[in-house]
Amino acid sequence: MKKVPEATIRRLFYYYRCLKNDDSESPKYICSDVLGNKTGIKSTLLRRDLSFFGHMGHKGKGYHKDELQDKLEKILGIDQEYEIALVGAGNVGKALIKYKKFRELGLYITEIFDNDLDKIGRRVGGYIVKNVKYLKETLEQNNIEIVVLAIDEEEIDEIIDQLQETNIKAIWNLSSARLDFDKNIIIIKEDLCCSLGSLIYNING
Amino acid sequence: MKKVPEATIRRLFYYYRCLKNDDSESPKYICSDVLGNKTGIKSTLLRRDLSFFGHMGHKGKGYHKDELQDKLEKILGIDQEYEIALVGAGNVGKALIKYKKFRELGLYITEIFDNDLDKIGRRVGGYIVKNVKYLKETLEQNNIEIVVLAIDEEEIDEIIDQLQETNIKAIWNLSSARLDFDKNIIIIKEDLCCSLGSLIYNING
DNA sequence: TAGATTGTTAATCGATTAACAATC
DNA sequence: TAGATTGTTAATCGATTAACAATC
Repeated sequence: MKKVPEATIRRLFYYYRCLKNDDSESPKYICSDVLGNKTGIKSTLLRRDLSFFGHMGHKGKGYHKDELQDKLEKILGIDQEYEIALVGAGNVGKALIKYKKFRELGLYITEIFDNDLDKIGRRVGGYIVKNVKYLKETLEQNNIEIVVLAIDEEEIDEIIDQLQETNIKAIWNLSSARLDFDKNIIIIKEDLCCSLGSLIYNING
Repeated sequence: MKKVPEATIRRLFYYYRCLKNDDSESPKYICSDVLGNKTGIKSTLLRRDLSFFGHMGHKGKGYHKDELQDKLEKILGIDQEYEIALVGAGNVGKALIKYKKFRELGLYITEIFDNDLDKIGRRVGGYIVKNVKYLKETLEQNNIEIVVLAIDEEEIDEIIDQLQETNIKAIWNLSSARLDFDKNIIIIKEDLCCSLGSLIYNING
């Protein structure tokens, strides 16, 4: 299959979310024009996005809403549940733990780590914060393959060292640290400073 | 000037941050190869990024570190200070208020709004949470031009109505709501669900 | 059949990479 | 001058848009 752009995947989430929030029974079908308008995406781009995954619609009719929602759920992988470990129980970390929308996607943060002795042992969102020195051990014991990093840059080295030796598949990096692994780990970086920062640039431009 | 890609702006932040964190006095110059390696960006792309803004370097020598840092600061607009209003004092909102790195960029959240009576009147990060119904009024009185949205989708309509009538320039949208203004407002959306979600897709791919 | 709408192919647009002339 | 390195131009790659044939 042809490589699917990252941007397409993000838009699939929009389509999915739009269908999920729309609980009207009829009509059963929605056409690319309507779904495009609702999500703010051109209908032609929407059709192209969907066509990466085969014939999703019905010519002359549109897309069967329930069917499309189901298919998107499978494509995106959110028909399953995932256990996630969070490293960093600071302000951002705490917000993520309590973020309900992740759970709607089947994503559960079930382990929390920090290096701050004041935080270790405390309960955050129902889970006890563990000492980060047990990170590798815990990930292995519980077969956790997804890690979220919400730490300060300075702490990154110890964490990279530990993660190198695990079988994790993916890291969602909310820290400003740059990650560089030998192994093939999927990394998505979300840099809040650059994001808000680029807004500032655009204001002055 | 030719339009500068959004991706370039984000990379400028990486260069800037890298220079700022490097407090070694000598050498005074850094070449695109070295700075590229440190930030994980190809030197040729780095040079192209910088060349959007004129001649930033010195042939045969590289880029003068202090000079480049200063120039980037000005280009990015972070040599000034900005007051920002936050709408939504939930978990994400609270994390943003306490996020120190924004302040390093000269970005200060000085007004906080919510519609939850339990939150209104309480103090978060030194500021008292105001009733969202005073949003428009407060923005105008204080000449605030940047708004951060960290709210639930359902609350979006009232907020859009109020913001329509203000002179704000930019919105950083951390909610999953879609914004659609008549006026020309710079909007940057940061969708945490799509971001973590796309990681899930990539795991299964 | 006529109308609606998909899905595909080709054209366009935009961003990155490669090559290299300019020059310190 | 020789070596290093920038900044620009052309080539490539990738994503979006437009056009339209296929078909329900």
